[in-house]
Amino acid sequence: MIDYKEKIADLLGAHIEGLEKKEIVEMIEIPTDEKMGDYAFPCFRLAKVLRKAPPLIAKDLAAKIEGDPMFGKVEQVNAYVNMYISRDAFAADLISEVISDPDAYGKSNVGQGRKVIVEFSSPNIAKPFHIGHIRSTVIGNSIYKIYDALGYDVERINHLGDYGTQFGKMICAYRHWGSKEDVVRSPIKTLLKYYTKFHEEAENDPSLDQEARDIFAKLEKGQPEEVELWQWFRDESLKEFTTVYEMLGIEFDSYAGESFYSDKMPRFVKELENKGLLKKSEGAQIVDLEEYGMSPALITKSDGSTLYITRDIAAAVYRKEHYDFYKNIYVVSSGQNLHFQQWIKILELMGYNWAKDCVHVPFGLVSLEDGTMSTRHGRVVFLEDVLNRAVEKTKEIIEEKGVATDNTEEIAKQVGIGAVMFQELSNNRIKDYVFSWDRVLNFEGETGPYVQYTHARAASVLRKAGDKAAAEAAAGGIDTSYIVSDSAYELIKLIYAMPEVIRDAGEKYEPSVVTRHIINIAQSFNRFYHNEHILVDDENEKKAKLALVIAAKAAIKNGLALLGMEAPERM
RNA sequence: GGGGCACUAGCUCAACGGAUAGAGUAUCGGACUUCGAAUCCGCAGGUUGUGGGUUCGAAUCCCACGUGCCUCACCA
Repeated sequence: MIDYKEKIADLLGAHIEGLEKKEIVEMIEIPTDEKMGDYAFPCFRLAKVLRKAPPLIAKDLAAKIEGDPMFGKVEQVNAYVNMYISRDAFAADLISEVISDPDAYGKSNVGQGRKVIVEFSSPNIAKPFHIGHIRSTVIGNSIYKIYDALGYDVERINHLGDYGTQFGKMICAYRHWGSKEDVVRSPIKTLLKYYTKFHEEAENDPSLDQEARDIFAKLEKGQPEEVELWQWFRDESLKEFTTVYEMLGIEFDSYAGESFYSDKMPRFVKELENKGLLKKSEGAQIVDLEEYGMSPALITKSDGSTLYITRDIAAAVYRKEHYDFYKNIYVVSSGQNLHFQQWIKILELMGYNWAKDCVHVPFGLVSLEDGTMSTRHGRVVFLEDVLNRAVEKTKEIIEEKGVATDNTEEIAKQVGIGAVMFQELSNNRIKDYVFSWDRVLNFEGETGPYVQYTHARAASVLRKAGDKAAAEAAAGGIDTSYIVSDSAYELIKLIYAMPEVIRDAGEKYEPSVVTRHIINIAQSFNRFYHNEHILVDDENEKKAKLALVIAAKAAIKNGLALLGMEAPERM
């Protein structure tokens, strides 16, 4: 496909002294108001060098590039050179590109041969999967899809919270008050009850805390009784998580959680010591980070057992040695910013020059209307309940509209669960938000169902057109003069922008960039659909318009896929 | 108290340092005998938390302040 920014930069570059082509490309903008053209070049910055007023420079440049066949029109407005691409050629280029392989549109191979690790979801074993966990899970999955589409070789790691003193507490509670049958019947609920009970009891009996720490120390030393119980808790919990992952359509390549690194840590404690980074303090071992403006990082506790950050150091080195990653991405709540800053600084101090390739991708907090989520206090919304209610609501709507088919159940899942995921991916990930049933169950306006509906509508047009007409349109060779109206052209431009949008989303680790763009495409398609009749009598006109429908449908479908969503043909 | 993040229309949110700050939603008013109304069109809605600064130009960068959230030693 033609890269217009590149071409324009070449043209302008021939008349501008002292600016690299790259700089020119960066200066080229897409005007906010489309009446100002398809591309614009602001000339303010040239004024100093050329010692001329910006509007005069713009006028000069406009005159010089005006004749190029790429443009339908070039004009100077104040300090800007506004360029209008020749619509015919633009449309022909875009349509033929998409139609040649619709499923591949938006994909690239820039990442070929490079390994990227995305660590995401990472729930704590024996705690329920609540609405707060959806963020890491869905954002991480989308980042995986985006990097995959960019051609990277991506490894998805679920760094399960399956280790630590909490398991000492759980085993302790199980031994005091537990029952095997309860755990088997409802693992997570039961284990959570133990955990809660433990905290209640420990208020009055502090010796329990010590007991729990001792149990964890045994677990870490590999005492068979403790290991067996722990393994059992882990297996049962994972079964429950799997049902949620299946609903979301999310898979992992590895479930190597914290426990996986339990035997790999002595090496790093020693390494830290050898490199003179370790300090004793109050019986514990720390890395002092004061000169970097951070509080000290605790490496081992006074009883010798390890902490979160120690395991993360071990995990990072293991991954570098095992995968030789190009990038190592952690999709973890912004509440852990300090932890990741300390961790990256320690890797740097240890002399690992790949520390810069480790990226913490933080996201904001989810709270409820009555405060922060707290499983212990019963302030919690379970993800499974949210997904189920969204599916139920979708079914109601489908029945109401009378478009039910034999696979209504399947479609309701795709739309209902997709609605929840889409909602999650529509805002900048750093924003905090308050969970609201009204919002998550709203299917109108800028929502997942809206985009899916638009896709289904495009599919419907193609069905109505008939196989023969659709196949002819898909074969190309269309007369693009039929799709250069304002609404058709706007749609074409948005579809054209898709690959760049995906790259941008990848660079920023920000799926919402894709979400917003496919909303724009859907809005633009609906406008086109309302403004113009597609299935007209004129065969050439119909063919051209159907080709645009095929392209728009592909862009939406591929975009939804990057969010981890399905694109049903009817709904 | 130290550090970090956020603050934009009634509400939820957009906006590579660029032109008149845009969407959705809510309210109000329109469009289904038509290719799908989970749609589309229109009206209205703003001192971008406050005050300074940087510059041709600031919601965006810098400083101070305000409000809210996160975080700061044996949880993760």
